[in-house]
Amino acid sequence: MAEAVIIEQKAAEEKPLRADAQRNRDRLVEVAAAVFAERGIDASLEEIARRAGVGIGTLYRHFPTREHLVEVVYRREAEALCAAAGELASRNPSDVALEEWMRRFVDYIATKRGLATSLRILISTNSTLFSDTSGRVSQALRQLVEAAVADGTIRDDVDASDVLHALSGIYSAPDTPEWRDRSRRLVKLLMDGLRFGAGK
Amino acid sequence: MAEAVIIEQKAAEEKPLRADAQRNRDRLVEVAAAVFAERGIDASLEEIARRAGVGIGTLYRHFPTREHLVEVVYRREAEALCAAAGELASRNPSDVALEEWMRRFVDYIATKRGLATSLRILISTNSTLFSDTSGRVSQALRQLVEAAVADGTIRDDVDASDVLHALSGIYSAPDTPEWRDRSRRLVKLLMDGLRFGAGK
DNA sequence: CACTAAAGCGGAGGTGCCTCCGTTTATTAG
DNA sequence: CTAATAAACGGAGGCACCTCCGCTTTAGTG
Repeated sequence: MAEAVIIEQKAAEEKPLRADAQRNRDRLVEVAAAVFAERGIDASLEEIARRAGVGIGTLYRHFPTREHLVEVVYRREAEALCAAAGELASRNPSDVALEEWMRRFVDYIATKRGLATSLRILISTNSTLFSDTSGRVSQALRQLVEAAVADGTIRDDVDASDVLHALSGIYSAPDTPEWRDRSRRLVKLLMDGLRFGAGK
Repeated sequence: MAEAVIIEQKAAEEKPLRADAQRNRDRLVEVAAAVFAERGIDASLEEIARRAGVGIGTLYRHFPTREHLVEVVYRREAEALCAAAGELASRNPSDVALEEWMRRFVDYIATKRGLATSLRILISTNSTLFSDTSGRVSQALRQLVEAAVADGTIRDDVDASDVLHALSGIYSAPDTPEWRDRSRRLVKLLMDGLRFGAGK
């Protein structure tokens, strides 16, 4: 809760940016969100820099790869999803809360389409993307998984990052018509697997 | 069995290439396999063209994207894996055959590392990559899944392409030390889910 | 063999990616 | 307020991607 304030900054531990740097950084994230929405995930980074009124070098200093930029934009959008986790947990049995949250996750991903492709690369490169303490999505998921493991509604030999990896099949082919149904089935399938070994 | 002969060609239905075109195409695939192995999946396509002694335009005519080229190279390497499917099926209960095959699949992917990243994009773009009749891996998987569904050792509301998507979590982070264990657990988890609703 | 149409070739050129480093600007000390 | 210094800027340049189209080669046909 104490760190809920930090949004537009690298992280709490990092030393604060110079005023102009912080300004440019914020500007870039804002413009990038707009340009990604407008032109798709493959939009030219040079266009983003141009429209943000900074040089391309500045963009790269702040975001060494396209994926880093995408990640920050994505994280922003993920806030809402994460906020739902606590609420769900307080109103449902823990396995149901987890299942329902994953269902929302599917819906959320559906709206983000292209972003997923980029993010998957980050999962490979930086396996702590979702797992580190600054990852809000992972925190939400971990909270739900741990609660469900703790009260024995799902098996205890998996952790949140296992579930996340298992979910990554959902990222596949988010454009096809049957995608939503398939993803729903995947969530059911995964939940059955999770419930299977529950309670020892 | 009748189509087992066709390897170095686009497909059976396509009209045959002109002699020089076929020669160049084969050459490109061969060189690409070598260059990918040597320099990694991000090797310069221009280098591949150069080493194959053709212009870059020729490479792009045959393989409109990098992924198409990767796919062809990958398919070649997949032959061995596929050959194992029939044999496993003939020596084991069908669910065990499926599980064992997936285990080998994991081992296989481990050796291919970078390729997976590229291929995942193709799964999104062309959801029939593994599923169409010319996809050997999918044929092997489908054979195993269908056999297991047919004799009721796994649930009947999934098909091979569901399983394939569920498996795609395995492609994540093939470089990390814990990758193999995680993937093993994923296969177990998936199999438990698959067995859960078996026999109605 | 000669000729032709169709198929294929190849590389110049336009675009985006990313690095490197000389220049500019914010911050801090005096 | 000024000077010193560390931080940040920005765009030129080098490289790879990919398209486009004028030129070359092949496979038929008489």
